[in-house]
Amino acid sequence: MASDTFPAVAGSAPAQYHHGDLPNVLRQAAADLLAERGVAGFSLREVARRAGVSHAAPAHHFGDARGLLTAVAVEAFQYLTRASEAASSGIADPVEALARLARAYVTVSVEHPGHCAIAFRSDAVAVDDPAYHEWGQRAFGVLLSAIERLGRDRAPDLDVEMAAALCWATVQGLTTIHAPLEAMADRQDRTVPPIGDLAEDFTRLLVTGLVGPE
Amino acid sequence: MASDTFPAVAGSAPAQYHHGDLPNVLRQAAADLLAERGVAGFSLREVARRAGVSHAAPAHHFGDARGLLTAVAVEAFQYLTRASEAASSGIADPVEALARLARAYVTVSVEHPGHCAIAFRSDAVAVDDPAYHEWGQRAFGVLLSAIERLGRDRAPDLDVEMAAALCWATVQGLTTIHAPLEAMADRQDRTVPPIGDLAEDFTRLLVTGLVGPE
DNA sequence: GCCCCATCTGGACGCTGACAAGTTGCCATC
DNA sequence: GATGGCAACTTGTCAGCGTCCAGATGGGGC
Repeated sequence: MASDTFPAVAGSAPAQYHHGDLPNVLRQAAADLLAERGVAGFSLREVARRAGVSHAAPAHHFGDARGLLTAVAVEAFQYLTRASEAASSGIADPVEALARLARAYVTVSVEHPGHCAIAFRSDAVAVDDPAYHEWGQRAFGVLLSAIERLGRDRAPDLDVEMAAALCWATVQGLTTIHAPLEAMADRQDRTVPPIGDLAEDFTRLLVTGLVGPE
Repeated sequence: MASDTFPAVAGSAPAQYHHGDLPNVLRQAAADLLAERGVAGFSLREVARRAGVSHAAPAHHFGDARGLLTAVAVEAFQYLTRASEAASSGIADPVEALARLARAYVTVSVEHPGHCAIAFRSDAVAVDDPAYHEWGQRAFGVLLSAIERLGRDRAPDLDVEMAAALCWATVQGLTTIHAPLEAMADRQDRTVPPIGDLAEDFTRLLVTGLVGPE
């Protein structure tokens, strides 16, 4: 079976084994399946089927279902880190940087629904996995440094850790309740603003609460 | 099999069928199991085993696994509604009322971890279930009326719906990320404040952002 | 006293994740 | 250039799962 039957996904390791680039293919298939059917509809065997390999192949690379899901969660944090860094780099105003960070966060959750569906499911993911921890912290770090800049500029005694937790919680909570909120609004012929706009608005409000107006 | 073998849980319907009060017993067993093993470790047959009935009994009352999980989610919103009403009733100051609401929310999520683990899992719950919708709105309504009072007192042009969504998102997000946050802090010998304190602090900050200081 | 029907049981089916044993094919070594 | 080792993958097996179905059970209305 030639390696070009399963072309490596962008940026992945070279295809050098029997199958090609199976770990990446499996991760992608898992993310697709999660996006389609949610965590409840996830199945290792369906992932294997979509990757065109036997049902036991994933175990060889990821140990078990939890291992594969953890790998997807790590990738979620990688996407998040990359998007956050791109969104906030070069933005001088810390408030503007935070607003863009919030928009980037929900954008990732919209563009990678499978990844983000699993990222915080501590019952299905090995939260003590070193890579999970490392990339979670790295994503958090981007937010943290933006808050630090805000503190330096506007409120030297700001509790940076707590403020960052507040921002993360708000935006994460928004991704959780936005769909139910829309469903409720639909029943009453109301509409809910786009999630990206809400994320920015929420963040500007939070900043006002944290360091005062102006 | 005498009905007193399975005493009815507090406030439930009288035991009048073969088994007694099976729907309530099953709901409670499901919530316990969810609290112990999370959504990923949930199993209809284990619930039936704990209730002392055959593996097919739950289907008769709840249709399928989704039906039982939906019933638990509805109960989560009922707890939430009751706790919210108790926490905010009789509190004149709307800011204080909101702070107590936030604390009540996370308290429910701590005291009923099984229920709250499933409440927003739209992949595992029938989110278009009428009861789910009704009780979700009812819980949201308590928050909404507290925000309305805040707007009347302090900011007549406040967007009440959006402000309520912001508060809910923040507190819900807090319940999602508090455990991971604690795990991260542990690795660095830091500590995270109790979730109830954070919920109150966050809410007071949000209020400042929404309607200004004072 | 009888029947009806909601309630619950036990068995069957296809699917699942995990494990064990065997097969394939690359690569280094002799 | 044959050989041995080893990672990658397959095949087979197992218990457990959710759901469907036919049948047993027992309380309430007639």
